[in-house]
Amino acid sequence: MKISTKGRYALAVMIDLALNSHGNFISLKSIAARQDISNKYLEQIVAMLNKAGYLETARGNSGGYRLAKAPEDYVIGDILRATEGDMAPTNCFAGEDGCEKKNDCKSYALWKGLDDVINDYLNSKTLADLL
Amino acid sequence: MKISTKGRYALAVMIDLALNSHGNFISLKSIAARQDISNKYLEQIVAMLNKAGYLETARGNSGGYRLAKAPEDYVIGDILRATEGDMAPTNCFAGEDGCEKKNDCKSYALWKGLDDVINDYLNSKTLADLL
DNA sequence: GCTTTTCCTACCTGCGCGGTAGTATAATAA
DNA sequence: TTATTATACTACCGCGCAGGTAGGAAAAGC
Repeated sequence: MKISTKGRYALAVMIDLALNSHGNFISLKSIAARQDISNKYLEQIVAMLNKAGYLETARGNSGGYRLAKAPEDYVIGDILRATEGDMAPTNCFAGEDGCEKKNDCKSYALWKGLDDVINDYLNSKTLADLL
Repeated sequence: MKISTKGRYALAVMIDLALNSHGNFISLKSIAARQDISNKYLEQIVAMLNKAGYLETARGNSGGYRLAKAPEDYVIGDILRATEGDMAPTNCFAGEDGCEKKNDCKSYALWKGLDDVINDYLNSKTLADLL
């Protein structure tokens, strides 16, 4: 039941930007150095955050990334879902109406409750709460 | 952030025993058939539950497994930890005193909070709650 | 046109999940 | 005492995916 490096690194990038950007574009290179993460690997992760519309980018010399919104407007759950995919602890809820056996499955309510508890927590925090 | 089949199958076995055993020994074969899980794979999972002291076993003809305690005495978190290992969402808390950088890590409190929320939930439920 | 950056795609590698297989050991029934 | 039915134990295996590496194209500033 581990969160992968994608989610953790994504959060680290967002925190780094929130603390160091001040409205300016910050190069991935400098973030990678500060966070001690491979530059090239971070490229993939930032690409996901970018596709989700969470960042503004500038190419070329003195380009980089900055936050598209204020830190308090980023829900932690959203950041993690953008990079980790689904946060659900099982696949019981995937698909159209979820698992077809959910009505006679004795475990379903447990997993649903766990899913709720996790999502409620992650949706209750914003990036600003971490600074 | 998925729970593996080990944890899910372990819970299925415990539920199956609680519902079908009534103090008698139940063969893995019949559990595997009811739950539609590979007999051989279940052997490995049940071995973990057995080592944890959660089951009583009888070998040979008409042998099998049964619960060692009443359903309300099994905490769900314990069952999952016995098979999944650690339920923590990150490795921040592993080792002697946890991550050495936890004091200046901006994410630490978030992961700790998530870990607490997950464990509080799983420790608040017993096997009896699922029946 | 040179440098610095993002952007995009392809590739690699180890490991753990999710099993399968075979056999030894124990208990019961005939 | 032998056949049958079960657990117990150990070894093995495929393959998907996490966690990267690598190479270059396009954009922007100097």
